[in-house]
Amino acid sequence: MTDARDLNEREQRILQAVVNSYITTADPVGSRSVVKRFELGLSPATVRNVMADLEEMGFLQQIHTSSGRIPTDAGYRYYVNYLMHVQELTLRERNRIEHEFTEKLNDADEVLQHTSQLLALISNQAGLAEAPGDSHAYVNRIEVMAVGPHRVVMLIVDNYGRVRTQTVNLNETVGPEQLQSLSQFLNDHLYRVRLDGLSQAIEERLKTFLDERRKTAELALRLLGLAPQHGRTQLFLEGAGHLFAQPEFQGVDRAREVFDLFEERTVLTDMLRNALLDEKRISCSIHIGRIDGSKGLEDISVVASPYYCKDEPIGMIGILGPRRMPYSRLTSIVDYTAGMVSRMLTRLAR
Amino acid sequence: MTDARDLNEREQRILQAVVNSYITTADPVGSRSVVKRFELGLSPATVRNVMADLEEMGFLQQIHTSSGRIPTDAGYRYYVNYLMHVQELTLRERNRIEHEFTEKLNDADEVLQHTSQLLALISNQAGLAEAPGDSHAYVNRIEVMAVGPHRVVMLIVDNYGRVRTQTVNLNETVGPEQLQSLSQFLNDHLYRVRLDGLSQAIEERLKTFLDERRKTAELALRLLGLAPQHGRTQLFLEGAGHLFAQPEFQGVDRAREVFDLFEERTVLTDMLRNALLDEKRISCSIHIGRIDGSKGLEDISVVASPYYCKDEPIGMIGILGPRRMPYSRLTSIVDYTAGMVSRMLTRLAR
DNA sequence: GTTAGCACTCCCGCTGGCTGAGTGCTAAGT
DNA sequence: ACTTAGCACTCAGCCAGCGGGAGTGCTAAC
Repeated sequence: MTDARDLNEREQRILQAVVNSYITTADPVGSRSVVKRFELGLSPATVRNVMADLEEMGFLQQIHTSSGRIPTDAGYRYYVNYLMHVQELTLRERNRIEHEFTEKLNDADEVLQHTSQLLALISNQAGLAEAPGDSHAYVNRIEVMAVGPHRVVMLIVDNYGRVRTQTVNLNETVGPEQLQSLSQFLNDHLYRVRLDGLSQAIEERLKTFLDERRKTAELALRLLGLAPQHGRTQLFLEGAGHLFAQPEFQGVDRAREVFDLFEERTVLTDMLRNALLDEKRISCSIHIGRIDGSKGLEDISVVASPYYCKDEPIGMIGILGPRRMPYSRLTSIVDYTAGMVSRMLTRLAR
Repeated sequence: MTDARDLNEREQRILQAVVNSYITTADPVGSRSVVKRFELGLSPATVRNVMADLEEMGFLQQIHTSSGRIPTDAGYRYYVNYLMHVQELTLRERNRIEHEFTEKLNDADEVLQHTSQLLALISNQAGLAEAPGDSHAYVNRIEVMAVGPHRVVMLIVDNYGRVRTQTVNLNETVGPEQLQSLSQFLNDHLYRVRLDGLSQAIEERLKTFLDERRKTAELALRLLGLAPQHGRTQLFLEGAGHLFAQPEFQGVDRAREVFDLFEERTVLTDMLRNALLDEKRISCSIHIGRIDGSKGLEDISVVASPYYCKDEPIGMIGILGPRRMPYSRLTSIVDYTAGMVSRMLTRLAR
């Protein structure tokens, strides 16, 4: 793996200059413009030599001979890992983020939806936020009520305050006392059970019940078979339009690729999941370039950070944009926001 | 207003030929290609003369001198009103649509979401479906239950089987017997009340209550103040991607306009609402060209049809695509599907 | 009233020259 | 040994000019 020692100071400064310049202008950057924009005390010719070296090492690339250079994935990676000095948020910005979270937000889904909007707004990129998945959510309360002769509504409240309902049509009529005992039964046996293991939990206990209880348990199992299980975790995506304003997605073909990516959310959730598994450290993980399992889309990057509930990581939030992004700002935004989300959720979930 | 009598038969046949040709190829159509594709027994020169007349009357236009003609809005309108012979659905297609609706669909939202998907799939355009608005929905059942010391969930089931929930944080603790009486109270007074008039209904009766009942009523009012009122009716939109495949939206600027339109759903709902008000007849209404209140988007058309519940029109479904659309097929699809939706909803709502 | 013929218009794609930004290389300077 | 100035070279982007092709309008003949 490339290490910080692989580049001497001059090379580092020039790589940094190139990345910074390219991030703001989106134009390939040449030796002359580097010495003009950044005062390096060097001549264009020297810079050219260094840039040629950097290209040989795989940090820069030319789109064609005799055009300026642009960073490669490795170039961005090096920049992010060693060169970038994180740009702290101003007090103003911090206040703004905090202000957004003082609003009435009743459950985790609302918090995360709001988060994705906030990230999009504040970064001018696309905001991503993954809701806590069923493997991190527990039943807090479960209730069944009749809404018609053959119709019941099952309602599940999880530990993040989220309410899910599922209406079920039954063939037989279920009396009120039967419902009563069903609700009682469900609450007794499913309290604090993980949302993705409801059916299983009932099933396991099913054989231990006899007669009366057994009938109730069987009914419960049937209901849960129809329960609202999001197999995939829900992903909130906001501000997708910002991407299409970027010059790299002006071409129709590119734009379509991005559009398709947004339609097919599984690619994004998988990517976030991997990021969550990979990165053990607290801070941002940055994904640069092509997302696995997607065609094209080489110039998409994601800055993502996990959020926690009671010190356990339960999901990711992030910002998605062109590879050419102001990482130094975005990492701060994402980290800070993830902190806020963690606090909100920890408060919500008791 | 233009009437069928304004065009003689030859003019009608040529207009029809031009529209048909343009709909399939998206290329401006010239006199020669008309006589080749459609056997009119006329020479190109004659056709040219007629086309010049049609242009003068405002049914055709040239994108530049000496290019073929394309239909104007008026041209499409004339075609749709007088020339188009509705293309009946094949048995296969009808079966397919019916098959789609045999699935388990528990409430109106599911029906209409499914409808928008179906329309998109079957037409290769974008499918639209508006959920029944609050002004057409009634309370079937309303329930309040505690989920925490200071937290209650209010659950409203409407006559279309839809379940809405709203969690509310209260400052004081509410006892179980108080909740019981609250639920009782709400059901007693709000059964069959329109969803957009809940607060008002309580408010009106508030003054007639005394003491005990009054306290309950006030609590109810506070809860309803926080109730989930979709101000706007919900709009399901599916298959937006199909539009971007059409040649007329290849340009980046055009594509963005469409994208923005989809983001800002109010424009679409307003448009459907107008269509619902305008058209008194049973069948499809067809909207051609620019949508009010939107910039650009001159070449968007919508084929829409109302759906009914117990003979009352309560919403619209439709197909959105480029102005150049195979209307003769789409009208059948939309009409037939609207019929299915009406049946489904009438069955659901009892 | 219809048609053939003809001149005309205009888009579109192709080519070629020009410019400007940028590079690599070499030779001279420190 | 490194740095720098100079120079030749490359290549995208732009503009102009040039047919070719599709289509039109008009006129004269049928």
